[in-house]
Amino acid sequence: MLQQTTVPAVKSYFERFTALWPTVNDLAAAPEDLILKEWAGLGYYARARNLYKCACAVTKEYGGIFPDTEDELIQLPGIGPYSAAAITSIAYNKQATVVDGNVERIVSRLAALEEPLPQSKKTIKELAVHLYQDIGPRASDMPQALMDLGSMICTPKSPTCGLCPISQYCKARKSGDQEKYPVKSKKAPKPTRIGEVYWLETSSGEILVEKRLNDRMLGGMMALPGSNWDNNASQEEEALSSITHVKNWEECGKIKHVFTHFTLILTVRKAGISKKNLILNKNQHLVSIKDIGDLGFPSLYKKVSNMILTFDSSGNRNE
DNA sequence: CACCCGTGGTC
DNA sequence: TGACCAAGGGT
Repeated sequence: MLQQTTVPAVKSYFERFTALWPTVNDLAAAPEDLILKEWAGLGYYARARNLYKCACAVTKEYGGIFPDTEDELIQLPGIGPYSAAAITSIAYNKQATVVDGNVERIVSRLAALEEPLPQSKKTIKELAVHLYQDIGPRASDMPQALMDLGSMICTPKSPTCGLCPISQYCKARKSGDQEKYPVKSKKAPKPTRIGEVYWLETSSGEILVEKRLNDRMLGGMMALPGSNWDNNASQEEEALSSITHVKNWEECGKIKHVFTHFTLILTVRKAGISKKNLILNKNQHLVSIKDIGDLGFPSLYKKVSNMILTFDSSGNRNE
């Protein structure tokens, strides 16, 4: 959960997950859809699918006990170089070179690396090896000490070098230009994509929702139907090919949502539909409007439903 | 290796 | 408001 996500954001999710599924075996026995629902709002949804795959693998191949070597750990779904090293060190108290974003920043500053991230990752790892050598019987303390140093003292902005226990070894500190590091490559400008999203409501107050395909954005998550997001043309016809005779669209406004590598602007439209003429594909179903909050919408679709519900209750409808 | 993948907080 | 950032991993 903590991969690219802050402790405050994770905390309540972690508590709920470990209460629902106290052991790896429990998680492996859970329905994947329920895991995704519980993950809703945390982002990077492939992590949830990988977590489930990982629990299944650990249950089947290791009897529910995580292996204790980096070589075995890194083969598990969702476990990469950082997590494999972190588990080896923190869970098993064995020597491992744990490099997260904090350690990257610390090493970049210690060595005053001019090579930018992410190209410098290899160099950083080679240098970090020395930080983790000959650290005695408490191997698990070093990665946590370094990560805490990075998050509290050697911070991205305004690091408090006066409190840093290793400032005497820091080349960036010596140069007085510590905020310059780590140097980062320029990132590509973030494009804007547009699309449409539909709120389709039956006369008995049910909404058409669908589960998104696994290999797309928000894969596996519940969603509202809509157009594709990847071009400027309205794909209304294609998006609604399974729905006959939708008329009397009401435009409700636009939703802006910023993803990691693009900004999305969705036009929100609503319409009444007749249950009779409805042909649902296998990923779609109707859900009562009062249950819409329990679906496990990712934030994008929460924004949309909040807009619609606010719109309705404020009496601003103009039909 | 470059790109893809969410979200909420901060300055 | 926008850019940056967070206990990265998969393809």
